[in-house]
Amino acid sequence: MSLPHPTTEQITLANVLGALGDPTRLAIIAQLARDEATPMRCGQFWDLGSKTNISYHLAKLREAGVVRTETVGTSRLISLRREDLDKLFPGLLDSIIASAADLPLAAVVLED
Amino acid sequence: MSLPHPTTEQITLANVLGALGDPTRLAIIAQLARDEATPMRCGQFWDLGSKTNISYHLAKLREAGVVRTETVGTSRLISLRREDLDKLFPGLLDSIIASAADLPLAAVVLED
DNA sequence: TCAATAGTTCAATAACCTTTGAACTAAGGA
DNA sequence: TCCTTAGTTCAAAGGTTATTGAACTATTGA
Repeated sequence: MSLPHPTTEQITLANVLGALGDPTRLAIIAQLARDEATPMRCGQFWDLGSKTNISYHLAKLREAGVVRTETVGTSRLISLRREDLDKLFPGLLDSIIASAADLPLAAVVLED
Repeated sequence: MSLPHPTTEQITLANVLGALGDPTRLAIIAQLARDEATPMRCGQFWDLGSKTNISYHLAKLREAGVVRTETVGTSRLISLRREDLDKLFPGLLDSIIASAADLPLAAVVLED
């Protein structure tokens, strides 16, 4: 069960922006940004779409270098690649997170 | 010959990021950013692709609200929607432009 | 008026994206 | 060992994107 990640040098601006150009994936990173110190499990995003669908979107984010996915037991722990992104594209992640926090879909995970 | 632009309120983060998630379009905005006070003509981007192709990419940027296109005689004058974008997504455009300036494709227009 | 210039629109094609359910794998607990 | 939990992978369908050349429109200058 391999989870391929791009190296820092393999991350491109076009790929990162392309990956974030989707409401579901913006909602995912908005959630991750709420507490960056604590990685989240896949299951915590199931309000945003089906199990399969979330798996697909998380793979997109991982392949673009936006998130890192670690395997822990039967779970995956997902976190922002904050250091890599800040180094490559200073200020980008912060400005996106600030704007994404207000998005309607970002509220879905918090509801209940 | 209508050139529809979204209003400020119609511009979404996902659409803007999606529009910028492409090397050709990043190169276009990198060029526009080199001298924001001076709008550019379509023809100045023909090094980046065919006439038809550039027309397509410029339409994408316009529809996402990233650029404004004005008709002047038989030309189009294209400029960044700096004020709208800065108001909606503070810091976003600057961080993207700073990173896009170093991109290989951005150099193509300057060559000769 | 006629031709050149600047750019758009159309149709076609190939490639990629999104979404789904069903089948799969791998770890942990009873 | 067997079942449950957590998530991935597969195949299929339908939609969108990117690219091209040919045909088109609109403005300008001769």
